[in-house]
Amino acid sequence: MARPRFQIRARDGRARRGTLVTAHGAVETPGFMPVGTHATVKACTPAEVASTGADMLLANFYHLSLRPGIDLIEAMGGLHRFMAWPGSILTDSGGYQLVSLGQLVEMDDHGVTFRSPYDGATVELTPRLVVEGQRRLGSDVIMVLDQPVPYGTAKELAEAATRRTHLWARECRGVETGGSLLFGIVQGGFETGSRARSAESIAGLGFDGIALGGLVLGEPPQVRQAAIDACVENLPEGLPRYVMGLGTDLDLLDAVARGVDLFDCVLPTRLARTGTVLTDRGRLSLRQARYRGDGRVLEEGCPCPACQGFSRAYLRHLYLAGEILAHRLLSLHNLGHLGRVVAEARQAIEQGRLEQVAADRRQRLGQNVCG
RNA sequence: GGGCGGGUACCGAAGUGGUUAAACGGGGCUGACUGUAGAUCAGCUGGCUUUACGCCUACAGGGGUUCGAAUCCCUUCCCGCCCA
Repeated sequence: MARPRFQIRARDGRARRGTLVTAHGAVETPGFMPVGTHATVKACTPAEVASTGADMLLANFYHLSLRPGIDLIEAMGGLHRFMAWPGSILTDSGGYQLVSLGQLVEMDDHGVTFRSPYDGATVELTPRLVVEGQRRLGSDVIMVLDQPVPYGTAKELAEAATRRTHLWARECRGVETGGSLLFGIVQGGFETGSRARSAESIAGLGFDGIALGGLVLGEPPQVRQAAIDACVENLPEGLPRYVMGLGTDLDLLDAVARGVDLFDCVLPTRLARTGTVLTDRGRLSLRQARYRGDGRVLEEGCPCPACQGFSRAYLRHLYLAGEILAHRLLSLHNLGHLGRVVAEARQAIEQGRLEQVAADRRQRLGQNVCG
């Protein structure tokens, strides 16, 4: 953490075009991280994922600690080697699982007790264990343990979660991370004042980057945008900013314009596995009967493997038949799509025309002519 | 020719006198999906319509019994197994 790992190369309004250097290479920003919770981007090989433009993946410490276990991965030479991904890896701490696994979680200021969704076994995590575990995985970017809270949570509970997140952030900050970067996570619920205070508080702890957590949890767009602004205004210029869990084209471009650099989202891969295709002109659900006899490719001019000679009719058939190839092809198409969105954003920032590019995209999506 | 067992909605399969337009599966259709307990989940799936605890048509075909039948009786047709 001696030298700055994040370099900003160009600006366009509040948007930045930067490079984050990790132990496994450069991560160009704005950047999108495909999600590989279980040390795999479902249905895709590392080379295939890399071909979509991804520099960094997200994996999940909590899930991996349950299966196959941190000891095993460490013994196998670390996470990169284990999953054969040569690029950068950011690991999430398990904070999100406090929300997604709500029924299986108990927590206090000391830490969290999960009941494993796989076998019911009890697992205890503390801020220190979470950071040490991610370090042992060999993660390039370690995320602190935080407590997000869904939209609509009572104010007192949201405040308590934020207070606890700050407490945990300080404990995490005190753990040695070697060559790994350590990112703090802002909470603060959905009120701008609380967000601003949380950002200020986390920013003061000397992390290598700052994540905006606790968003995309049911809040309306305006609330999210205001929350992002409130955070960004209270963060240092020189650190990368990462909105966790954000991933539609427009959401992403909007956040980039507000000064955010990194994103991750399960959407492209999950939508792919449920038959929905992302295109420049909107989503296309291959489950719809209208594509039964559609001989066109998914998207004209798309360079991805799914768009090389396969018809919508065929891909729909593969999907409905539950064929594995559908998952692979549609995942690659969707990841490629998002990869192009961020690549376009990077170029637009360099050219000072992000606003125009975003407006064009908004307009095309607005038409939503996907058929 | 004789005996036995069957024919239920797109398919499979419950139900054997009344809250049955008919359980449950599958299939089909529609929708959801944003730091992945997610190749998952939800709704609909006889027709019509003013989408409504409304009307019509329905449990192989026809005819009966009954206040009331997919369910009981008669009969015809078809399928499977066994005996000649």
